[in-house]
Amino acid sequence: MKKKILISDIAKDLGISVTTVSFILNDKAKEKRISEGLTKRVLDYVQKVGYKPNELAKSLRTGKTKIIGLVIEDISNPFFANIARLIEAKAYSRGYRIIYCSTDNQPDKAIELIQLFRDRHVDGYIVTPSEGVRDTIESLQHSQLPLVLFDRYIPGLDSNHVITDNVRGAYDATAHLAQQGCRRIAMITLYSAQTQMRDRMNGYMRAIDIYKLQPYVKKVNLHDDEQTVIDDFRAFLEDQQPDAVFFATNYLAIAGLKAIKQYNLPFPAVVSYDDHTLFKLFTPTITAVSQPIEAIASELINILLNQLDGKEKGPKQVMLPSELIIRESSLVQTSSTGS
Amino acid sequence: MKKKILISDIAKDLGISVTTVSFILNDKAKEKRISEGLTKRVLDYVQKVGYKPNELAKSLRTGKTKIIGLVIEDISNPFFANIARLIEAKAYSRGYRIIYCSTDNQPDKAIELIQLFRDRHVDGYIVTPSEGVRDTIESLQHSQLPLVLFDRYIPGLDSNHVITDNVRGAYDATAHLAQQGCRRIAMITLYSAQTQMRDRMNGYMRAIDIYKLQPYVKKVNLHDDEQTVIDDFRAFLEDQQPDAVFFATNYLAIAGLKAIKQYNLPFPAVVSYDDHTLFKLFTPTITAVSQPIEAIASELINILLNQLDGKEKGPKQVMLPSELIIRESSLVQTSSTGS
DNA sequence: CAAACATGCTAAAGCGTTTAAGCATTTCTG
DNA sequence: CAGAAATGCTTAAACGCTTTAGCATGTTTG
Repeated sequence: MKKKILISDIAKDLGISVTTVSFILNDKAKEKRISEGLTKRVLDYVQKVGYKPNELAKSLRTGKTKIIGLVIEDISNPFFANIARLIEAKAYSRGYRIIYCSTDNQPDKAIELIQLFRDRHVDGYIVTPSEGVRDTIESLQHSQLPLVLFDRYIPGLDSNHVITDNVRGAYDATAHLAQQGCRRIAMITLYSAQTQMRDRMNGYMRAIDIYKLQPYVKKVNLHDDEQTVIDDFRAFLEDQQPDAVFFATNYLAIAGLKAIKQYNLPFPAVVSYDDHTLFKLFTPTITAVSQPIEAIASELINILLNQLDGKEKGPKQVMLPSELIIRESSLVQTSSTGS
Repeated sequence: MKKKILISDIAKDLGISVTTVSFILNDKAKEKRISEGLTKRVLDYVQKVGYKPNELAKSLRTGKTKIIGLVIEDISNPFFANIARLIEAKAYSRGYRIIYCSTDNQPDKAIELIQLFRDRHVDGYIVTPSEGVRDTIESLQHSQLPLVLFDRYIPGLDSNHVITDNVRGAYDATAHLAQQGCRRIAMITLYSAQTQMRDRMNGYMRAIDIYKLQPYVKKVNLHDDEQTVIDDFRAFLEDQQPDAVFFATNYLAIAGLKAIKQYNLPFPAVVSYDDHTLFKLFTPTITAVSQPIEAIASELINILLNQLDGKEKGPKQVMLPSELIIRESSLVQTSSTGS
């Protein structure tokens, strides 16, 4: 453990060449016709002295790092945190490591992070693209770098991506509320042109059309501080008096619930897009559109690793279904048991 | 953007040596007496062609990566996630990048991750040590690698670390419950010898002594699945009938609240160690011992960067105070407004 | 006006690997 | 039994940068 041991030390100690050691360590003993005896001798010795190659040198030489860069909107959002953990585990078992960073949905930060990963020569990229990163993503594609987007995609860009059926998810949520007898179903969403937000809006509108209702839409700013959002939302509730609210993300739902709690407002029926561990703990428990986290992570890692192995040809695009998990908050008879 | 441009390309294009370019790019122009004219010419050209040095090659040569490895218990726990984000931001502004991984408190995973970081030659380590990593940590220390532990430390190991006053935090929580008139104050904790858990237990016991109460302690297994924990906890509640419960971590509190909700049990007074964004959303809102996340992150990064700059001599150990945030769940008159 | 120093730059070694090319032997062929 | 082929290994270049040592000039000095 004292001094870092090198491949050349091994070679010297064993009286053979560095090349031979390298071949053996990289499982090329057969291919390069190294005798079994020597192979074993080297392996045993390496084991004994605990030699670990310098990964930096390896990467410099081979151009491969066995690292995947994960660019995520916000690691403190449980939806993303859980996907990150699953991806990490899956990649790990296939010999890859993950490094991840949050963009906070800020284009400049996203661009910088992707550049950072590029500087570090990661082998592949998994990205939740924030608005304004089109050029950066395109440049990755031009450089033929393995890449897969998720949660949303960039319209008009023919990329690999894994998304869920946001139109359907939002439709189901809204239709469910309508079926519960709600007439004034509001949607709370973000000022955002991202595809997943656009699709959720479309799903909501489709249900509104089919049930012949009036839309009530409130948009808020992602980067406003929480209290501002809470106050905005309160004003909206008091003005519009919806009998149901569909929140387009789980943090919007949380802000909304805080508003209701803080100002002691009457409880409308509620559905959140994206589930949250604690939604089943609320009073009332919160109905949510749950995305298939496990499947998303699997697809992502498969698509990326296939690309890395050169198995993949054309862009691969996957859309997975979400599931509406019905809890108390959307059932009209129990929805008024607030506070 | 077509072909990766190298420092040698710059040198050739400008008709000067690679050395000169390197000096200029590393802010050694003055020191190495490169003329201002040439310096500017190089800088402009580099800017124009968008040259970025190969960080791998740089690291291989210099032995520095400008990366800090963050080994964390569980990135999906908001306490850790928030600290991670703060550390990331602070490190970033000082020219360092963070790569992080979760250990799930499993020693073998922790050991492997630290080794992974070592293989990647990170410049420094910030670690929440799980049990069983003493040897690995000691080996880092022996190799003189910059290191700081947090949340807990390893007894008998003279390390840098940043912790909070767990004894005091737990004492305050328990004493508060006692002052509310609770007599049967239970503590729910983990089977764990880690210092933070031990200290929280000590704080609880001290309050129990001072208020002349009986201790009621329930220990659960960290790696049991949640439903098992919930069922165990329910049995404990029904057997012991505590009038107050002090949870030693926020996820224990969440499991406990789920048990209460799921089995519709009467609500005891409740305090959680570690706050959670959603605790103020519950019915009732949940009293918590809140650790100073911002200060912890600051101290960690300062200690580590000082070490990296060689400014630090002896081990630096910091203990920060926590704050009891009193909400409805611990106030006896309102604590029975359950479900 | 030679010695000493300052100025402005460069050649080449080195970081720790991988890998293309090659070189003795030995073993197989016809 | 000579030439071809197989066997088992090695030499040396390369990956893209940093850094030590040093080389021409030009400018002071005593």
